[in-house]
Amino acid sequence: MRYDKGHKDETRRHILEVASAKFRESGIAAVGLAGIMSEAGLTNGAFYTHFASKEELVREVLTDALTRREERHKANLENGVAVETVIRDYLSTRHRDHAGTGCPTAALVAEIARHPKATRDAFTDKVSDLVGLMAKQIRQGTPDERRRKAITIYSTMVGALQLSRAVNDRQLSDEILENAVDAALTIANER
Amino acid sequence: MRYDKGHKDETRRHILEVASAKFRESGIAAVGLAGIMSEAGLTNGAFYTHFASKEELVREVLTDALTRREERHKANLENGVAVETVIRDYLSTRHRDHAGTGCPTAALVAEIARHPKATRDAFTDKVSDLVGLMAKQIRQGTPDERRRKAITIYSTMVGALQLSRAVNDRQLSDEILENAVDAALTIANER
DNA sequence: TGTACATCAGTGAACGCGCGTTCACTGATGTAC
DNA sequence: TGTACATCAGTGAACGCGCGTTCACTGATGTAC
Repeated sequence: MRYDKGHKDETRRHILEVASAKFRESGIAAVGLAGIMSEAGLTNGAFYTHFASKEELVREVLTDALTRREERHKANLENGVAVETVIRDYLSTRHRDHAGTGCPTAALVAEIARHPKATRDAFTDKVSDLVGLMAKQIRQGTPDERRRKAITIYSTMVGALQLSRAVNDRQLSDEILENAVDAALTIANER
Repeated sequence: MRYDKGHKDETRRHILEVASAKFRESGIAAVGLAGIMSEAGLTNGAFYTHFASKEELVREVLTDALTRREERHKANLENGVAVETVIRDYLSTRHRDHAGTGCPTAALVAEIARHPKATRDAFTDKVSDLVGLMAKQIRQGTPDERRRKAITIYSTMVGALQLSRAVNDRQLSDEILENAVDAALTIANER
């Protein structure tokens, strides 16, 4: 068969989305290409029509997933959504319990640290952008102080979400999230 | 040959230490048993004289590495080492650049979240203990407030260390660590 | 004292399996003449 | 209008490789008689 114009782009996007969810759920190393392709409704070999290697897929997934989060932050900024809302969403039990649709940083940051330069470059760029956007959302302080606050809040959120996911005790897990919310809100609002 | 009394325990301990460093450096999934055993100066098959499975090794490594950090915290407490020192050590460039000898939580927390219950149980116990010890080290606040501070500081440190490792820009990496130090010290000392 | 057997940490080859990657092929459609 | 060929997303079997795990075996020493 011949395919519609744009069909290949759609397929590529579909593979990207399947891979993105699987990586965030199970980690990059634990997810195989065969599993991604069969979940995308394709066979093994078609993968290389779209990507040069697994590492390229990883890089594209990271860029894509973080760009989407960036766009959400931009929309939040334009719609006047408060940083408090972002913090509460990030540190929600919902986010904790749905890693596959959640923040790629929280799911993959340790693994990214061990990936090649090109992958870490892509990640670094996006994290810088995200921090910049969060800084703009913060109402208190000089631009420099806002940036510092954004970095700290991001670190706290990423660490707390991961700990809350790893810990096998519901009460402690909730406690971690709640304390991180309080701390992040305090940092955001202090003068 | 026959071996000295205690020889087997020593070998086991040696395998544990080699595995512990390799896991923290490269992640659990990326490290193979053959690599661990050859680095320990043994052959493949001897592994199962000491451990029932890779998963059991993971659990023992985690328990062991976190117990050692716990003991260091206890010694700190007895010797009156301030929580400020612990924070500065944790968020140092030295710790960032030597994951193999560093905190197992920062290196492995996301992977642990995807491991079986027994492994997460072992991790949860040790994190609870660590948080309890950190709380005792904090000078300001009621016992309950100290616990809340300890949890938040731990989350911030774990997140910041991981971000500083993943980011491919020395300046941003240092900035992440420095801001986290400031935030953690503020939390520790506020009334 | 000497011989036969038990013990057991470690050896090293082999198991089946899933990994990332390659490649000859398919088949529906578009293009050239 | 009809025929020959080009295009190209996707197929599916195969590649070599390293994984976790198994197992028959080794060989130095301890124990029994």
